Amino acid sequence: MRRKPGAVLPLEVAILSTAIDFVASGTGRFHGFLLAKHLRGAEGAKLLTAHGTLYKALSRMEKAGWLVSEWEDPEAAADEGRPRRRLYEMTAAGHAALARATEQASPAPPRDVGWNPV
Amino acid sequence: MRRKPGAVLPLEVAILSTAIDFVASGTGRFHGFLLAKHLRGAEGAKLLTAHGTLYKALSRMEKAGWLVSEWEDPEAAADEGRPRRRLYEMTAAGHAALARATEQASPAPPRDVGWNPV
DNA sequence: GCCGAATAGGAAGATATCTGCGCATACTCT
DNA sequence: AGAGTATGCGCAGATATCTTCCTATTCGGC
Repeated sequence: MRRKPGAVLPLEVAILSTAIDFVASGTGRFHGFLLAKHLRGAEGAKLLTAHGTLYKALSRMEKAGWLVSEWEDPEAAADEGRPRRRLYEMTAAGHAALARATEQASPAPPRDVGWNPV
Repeated sequence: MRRKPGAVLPLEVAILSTAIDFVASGTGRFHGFLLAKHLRGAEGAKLLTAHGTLYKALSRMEKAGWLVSEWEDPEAAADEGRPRRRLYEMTAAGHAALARATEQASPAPPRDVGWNPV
Protein backbone atom coordinates (compact mmCIF):
# COMPACT_ATOMS: atom_id res chain seq x y z
CA MET A 1 0.00 0.00 0.00
CA ARG A 2 2.85 2.31 -0.69
CA ARG A 3 4.27 3.65 2.51
CA LYS A 4 4.08 7.29 3.42
CA PRO A 5 7.69 8.41 4.13
CA GLY A 6 8.41 8.49 7.85
CA ALA A 7 5.27 6.60 8.74
CA VAL A 8 5.29 3.86 11.33
CA LEU A 9 2.62 1.26 10.85
CA PRO A 10 0.53 -0.05 13.75
CA LEU A 11 2.13 -3.48 13.52
CA GLU A 12 5.55 -1.89 13.68
CA VAL A 13 4.60 0.11 16.74
CA ALA A 14 3.43 -3.10 18.38
CA ILE A 15 6.70 -4.82 17.51
CA LEU A 16 8.83 -2.02 18.86
CA SER A 17 6.80 -1.76 22.06
CA THR A 18 7.02 -5.49 22.60
CA ALA A 19 10.77 -5.34 21.99
CA ILE A 20 11.03 -2.82 24.79
CA ASP A 21 9.00 -5.08 27.05
CA PHE A 22 11.40 -7.89 26.28
CA VAL A 23 14.40 -5.84 27.27
CA ALA A 24 12.62 -4.77 30.46
CA SER A 25 11.95 -8.37 31.38
CA GLY A 26 15.52 -9.47 30.76
CA THR A 27 15.17 -10.88 27.25
CA GLY A 28 17.71 -8.79 25.43
CA ARG A 29 17.34 -10.33 22.03
CA PHE A 30 14.18 -11.78 20.60
CA HIS A 31 13.15 -13.77 17.55
CA GLY A 32 10.16 -13.62 15.25
CA PHE A 33 8.27 -16.53 16.65
CA LEU A 34 8.52 -15.33 20.21
CA LEU A 35 7.20 -12.00 19.05
CA ALA A 36 4.33 -13.70 17.28
CA LYS A 37 3.31 -15.50 20.45
CA HIS A 38 3.31 -12.30 22.47
CA LEU A 39 1.47 -10.30 19.84
CA ARG A 40 -1.23 -12.92 19.52
CA GLY A 41 -2.13 -12.73 23.16
CA ALA A 42 -1.89 -9.00 23.40
CA GLU A 43 -3.78 -6.22 21.74
CA GLY A 44 -1.89 -6.91 18.53
CA ALA A 45 -4.07 -9.90 17.77
CA LYS A 46 -5.77 -8.03 14.97
CA LEU A 47 -2.53 -6.73 13.61
CA LEU A 48 -1.15 -10.15 12.95
CA THR A 49 -2.94 -12.99 11.28
CA ALA A 50 -0.32 -14.64 9.11
CA HIS A 51 3.27 -15.23 10.12
CA GLY A 52 4.61 -13.95 6.84
CA THR A 53 3.28 -10.53 7.71
CA LEU A 54 5.40 -10.40 10.83
CA TYR A 55 8.59 -11.63 9.20
CA LYS A 56 8.24 -9.18 6.36
CA ALA A 57 7.70 -6.39 8.84
CA LEU A 58 10.84 -7.44 10.68
CA SER A 59 13.04 -7.42 7.60
CA ARG A 60 11.48 -4.14 6.55
CA MET A 61 12.32 -2.65 9.91
CA GLU A 62 15.81 -4.00 9.78
CA LYS A 63 16.30 -2.41 6.38
CA ALA A 64 15.04 0.84 7.88
CA GLY A 65 17.67 0.56 10.59
CA TRP A 66 15.25 0.16 13.48
CA LEU A 67 16.45 -3.35 14.23
CA VAL A 68 19.60 -5.36 13.76
CA SER A 69 19.56 -9.11 13.39
CA GLU A 70 21.90 -12.03 13.58
CA TRP A 71 21.48 -15.73 13.00
CA GLU A 72 21.88 -17.77 16.11
CA ASP A 73 24.53 -20.46 16.06
CA PRO A 74 23.10 -23.23 13.84
CA GLU A 75 24.53 -25.85 16.16
CA ALA A 76 22.78 -24.38 19.17
CA ALA A 77 19.48 -24.78 17.33
CA ALA A 78 20.36 -28.29 16.22
CA ASP A 79 21.24 -29.24 19.78
CA GLU A 80 17.81 -28.20 20.95
CA GLY A 81 16.17 -29.93 18.02
CA ARG A 82 14.42 -26.96 16.49
CA PRO A 83 14.83 -24.70 13.46
CA ARG A 84 17.34 -21.93 13.84
CA ARG A 85 16.27 -18.49 14.93
CA ARG A 86 17.13 -15.04 13.77
CA LEU A 87 17.78 -12.87 16.79
CA TYR A 88 16.75 -9.24 16.68
CA GLU A 89 17.79 -6.27 18.74
CA MET A 90 16.35 -2.77 18.71
CA THR A 91 18.52 0.18 17.69
CA ALA A 92 18.49 3.82 18.71
CA ALA A 93 16.77 4.59 15.41
CA GLY A 94 14.11 2.09 16.42
CA HIS A 95 13.50 3.90 19.67
CA ALA A 96 13.31 7.16 17.77
CA ALA A 97 10.77 5.76 15.34
CA LEU A 98 8.62 4.49 18.17
CA ALA A 99 8.83 7.85 19.93
CA ARG A 100 7.87 9.63 16.73
CA ALA A 101 4.89 7.35 16.20
CA THR A 102 3.51 7.46 19.72
CA GLU A 103 4.11 11.17 19.96
CA GLN A 104 2.10 11.74 16.83
CA ALA A 105 -0.70 9.62 18.17
CA SER A 106 -1.46 11.12 21.55
CA PRO A 107 -0.05 14.29 23.12
CA ALA A 108 -0.69 17.24 20.83
CA PRO A 109 -2.60 17.13 17.55
CA PRO A 110 -0.11 17.85 14.77
CA ARG A 111 -0.10 21.52 13.91
CA ASP A 112 1.48 21.54 10.52
CA VAL A 113 0.99 18.38 8.54
CA GLY A 114 -0.38 20.02 5.44
CA TRP A 115 -3.76 18.61 6.16
CA ASN A 116 -6.92 20.32 7.34
CA PRO A 117 -10.17 18.94 8.60
CA VAL A 118 -13.05 19.54 6.22
CA MET B 1 -2.74 -52.59 14.63
CA ARG B 2 -0.42 -55.01 16.34
CA ARG B 3 2.39 -55.92 13.99
CA LYS B 4 2.97 -59.51 12.94
CA PRO B 5 6.65 -60.32 13.52
CA GLY B 6 8.52 -60.01 10.25
CA ALA B 7 5.69 -58.24 8.48
CA VAL B 8 6.33 -55.31 6.14
CA LEU B 9 3.50 -52.84 5.85
CA PRO B 10 2.42 -51.36 2.49
CA LEU B 11 3.73 -47.92 3.36
CA GLU B 12 7.05 -49.42 4.29
CA VAL B 13 7.23 -51.30 1.01
CA ALA B 14 6.56 -48.04 -0.81
CA ILE B 15 9.29 -46.29 1.14
CA LEU B 16 11.85 -48.99 0.48
CA SER B 17 10.99 -49.17 -3.22
CA THR B 18 11.27 -45.43 -3.54
CA ALA B 19 14.60 -45.53 -1.73
CA ILE B 20 15.86 -47.97 -4.36
CA ASP B 21 14.61 -45.65 -7.09
CA PHE B 22 16.55 -42.82 -5.50
CA VAL B 23 19.76 -44.81 -5.51
CA ALA B 24 19.18 -45.79 -9.12
CA SER B 25 18.74 -42.15 -10.11
CA GLY B 26 21.88 -41.05 -8.32
CA THR B 27 20.32 -39.79 -5.11
CA GLY B 28 22.15 -41.92 -2.62
CA ARG B 29 20.63 -40.49 0.51
CA PHE B 30 17.16 -39.11 0.85
CA HIS B 31 15.11 -37.23 3.43
CA GLY B 32 11.53 -37.47 4.60
CA PHE B 33 10.15 -34.53 2.70
CA LEU B 34 11.61 -35.67 -0.60
CA LEU B 35 10.07 -39.04 0.01
CA ALA B 36 6.73 -37.42 0.77
CA LYS B 37 6.76 -35.55 -2.53
CA HIS B 38 7.52 -38.70 -4.49
CA LEU B 39 4.99 -40.80 -2.66
CA ARG B 40 2.26 -38.24 -3.20
CA GLY B 41 2.68 -38.32 -6.94
CA ALA B 42 3.14 -42.04 -7.22
CA GLU B 43 0.91 -44.97 -6.42
CA GLY B 44 1.54 -44.39 -2.76
CA ALA B 45 -0.89 -41.49 -2.75
CA LYS B 46 -3.32 -43.46 -0.67
CA LEU B 47 -0.65 -44.69 1.67
CA LEU B 48 0.32 -41.26 2.83
CA THR B 49 -1.93 -38.44 3.80
CA ALA B 50 -0.33 -36.83 6.82
CA HIS B 51 3.38 -36.13 7.20
CA GLY B 52 3.46 -37.48 10.71
CA THR B 53 2.61 -40.91 9.36
CA LEU B 54 5.68 -40.92 7.15
CA TYR B 55 8.08 -39.70 9.79
CA LYS B 56 6.81 -42.25 12.23
CA ALA B 57 7.27 -44.99 9.66
CA LEU B 58 10.81 -43.82 9.01
CA SER B 59 11.87 -43.92 12.65
CA ARG B 60 10.15 -47.28 13.03
CA MET B 61 12.12 -48.61 10.09
CA GLU B 62 15.32 -47.20 11.43
CA LYS B 63 14.69 -48.90 14.75
CA ALA B 64 14.11 -52.11 12.82
CA GLY B 65 17.49 -51.70 11.16
CA TRP B 66 16.16 -51.25 7.63
CA LEU B 67 17.42 -47.70 7.41
CA VAL B 68 20.20 -45.66 8.95
CA SER B 69 19.93 -41.93 9.35
CA GLU B 70 22.16 -38.99 10.00
CA TRP B 71 21.50 -35.31 10.45
CA GLU B 72 22.87 -33.24 7.63
CA ASP B 73 25.40 -30.59 8.53
CA PRO B 74 23.40 -27.81 10.21
CA GLU B 75 25.50 -25.24 8.43
CA ALA B 76 24.73 -26.70 5.03
CA ALA B 77 21.04 -26.27 5.76
CA ALA B 78 21.59 -22.76 7.09
CA ASP B 79 23.52 -21.85 3.94
CA GLU B 80 20.61 -22.88 1.79
CA GLY B 81 18.16 -21.13 4.06
CA ARG B 82 15.98 -24.06 4.95
CA PRO B 83 15.34 -26.36 7.91
CA ARG B 84 17.86 -29.12 8.36
CA ARG B 85 17.18 -32.55 6.97
CA ARG B 86 17.63 -36.01 8.31
CA LEU B 87 19.29 -38.10 5.64
CA TYR B 88 18.36 -41.74 5.33
CA GLU B 89 20.12 -44.63 3.68
CA MET B 90 18.87 -48.15 3.14
CA THR B 91 20.67 -51.07 4.76
CA ALA B 92 21.11 -54.67 3.68
CA ALA B 93 18.41 -55.58 6.18
CA GLY B 94 16.17 -53.10 4.40
CA HIS B 95 16.74 -54.79 1.07
CA ALA B 96 16.05 -58.13 2.69
CA ALA B 97 12.79 -56.88 4.18
CA LEU B 98 11.65 -55.53 0.83
CA ALA B 99 12.58 -58.79 -0.89
CA ARG B 100 10.68 -60.76 1.73
CA ALA B 101 7.61 -58.57 1.32
CA THR B 102 7.47 -58.54 -2.49
CA GLU B 103 8.25 -62.24 -2.66
CA GLN B 104 5.34 -63.00 -0.40
CA ALA B 105 3.06 -60.83 -2.47
CA SER B 106 3.46 -61.98 -6.05
CA PRO B 107 5.14 -65.18 -7.25
CA ALA B 108 2.94 -68.05 -6.18
CA PRO B 109 -0.49 -67.72 -4.60
CA PRO B 110 -0.09 -68.95 -1.04
CA ARG B 111 -1.15 -72.54 -0.78
CA ASP B 112 -1.65 -72.82 2.90
CA VAL B 113 -3.05 -69.68 4.43
CA GLY B 114 -5.70 -71.36 6.44
CA TRP B 115 -8.39 -69.60 4.49
CA ASN B 116 -10.97 -71.01 2.14
CA PRO B 117 -13.49 -69.37 -0.13
CA VAL B 118 -17.03 -69.76 1.13
C1' DG C 1 -14.45 -68.19 17.95
C1' DC C 2 -14.22 -64.26 20.60
C1' DC C 3 -11.99 -60.79 23.24
C1' DG C 4 -8.07 -58.06 24.82
C1' DA C 5 -3.78 -55.81 23.99
C1' DA C 6 -0.73 -53.51 21.14
C1' DT C 7 0.32 -50.74 17.55
C1' DA C 8 -0.33 -48.28 12.91
C1' DG C 9 -2.43 -44.40 10.85
C1' DG C 10 -4.62 -39.83 10.80
C1' DA C 11 -5.34 -35.15 12.34
C1' DA C 12 -3.58 -31.34 14.42
C1' DG C 13 -0.21 -28.40 16.13
C1' DA C 14 4.56 -26.87 17.66
C1' DT C 15 8.91 -24.93 15.94
C1' DA C 16 10.94 -21.28 12.80
C1' DT C 17 11.57 -18.59 8.65
C1' DC C 18 11.04 -17.09 3.80
C1' DT C 19 8.90 -16.14 -0.96
C1' DG C 20 5.25 -15.19 -4.45
C1' DC C 21 1.08 -13.01 -5.52
C1' DG C 22 -2.85 -9.87 -5.38
C1' DC C 23 -4.75 -5.77 -4.30
C1' DA C 24 -4.98 -1.37 -2.06
C1' DT C 25 -3.11 3.00 -1.29
C1' DA C 26 -0.09 7.04 -1.79
C1' DC C 27 2.06 9.74 -4.99
C1' DT C 28 2.64 12.11 -9.50
C1' DC C 29 1.44 14.02 -13.75
C1' DT C 30 -1.62 16.44 -16.59
C1' DA D 1 -8.96 17.76 -9.38
C1' DG D 2 -8.89 13.42 -11.58
C1' DA D 3 -6.65 9.46 -13.45
C1' DG D 4 -2.93 6.39 -13.80
C1' DT D 5 1.20 4.18 -11.92
C1' DA D 6 4.14 2.18 -8.71
C1' DT D 7 5.08 0.67 -4.30
C1' DG D 8 4.85 -2.51 -0.95
C1' DC D 9 1.64 -4.64 2.79
C1' DG D 10 -0.69 -8.70 4.18
C1' DC D 11 -2.22 -13.43 3.18
C1' DA D 12 -1.25 -17.97 1.84
C1' DG D 13 1.79 -21.57 1.27
C1' DA D 14 6.50 -23.76 0.93
C1' DT D 15 10.31 -25.89 3.61
C1' DA D 16 11.42 -29.76 7.17
C1' DT D 17 10.74 -32.51 11.23
C1' DC D 18 8.69 -33.95 15.57
C1' DT D 19 5.06 -34.94 19.25
C1' DT D 20 0.61 -35.94 21.25
C1' DC D 21 -4.02 -37.61 21.11
C1' DC D 22 -7.45 -40.49 19.24
C1' DT D 23 -9.22 -44.12 16.35
C1' DA D 24 -9.07 -48.37 13.77
C1' DT D 25 -7.32 -52.65 12.98
C1' DT D 26 -5.42 -56.86 13.69
C1' DC D 27 -2.57 -60.52 16.08
C1' DG D 28 -2.55 -63.87 19.20
C1' DG D 29 -4.14 -66.12 23.48
C1' DC D 30 -7.81 -68.47 25.93
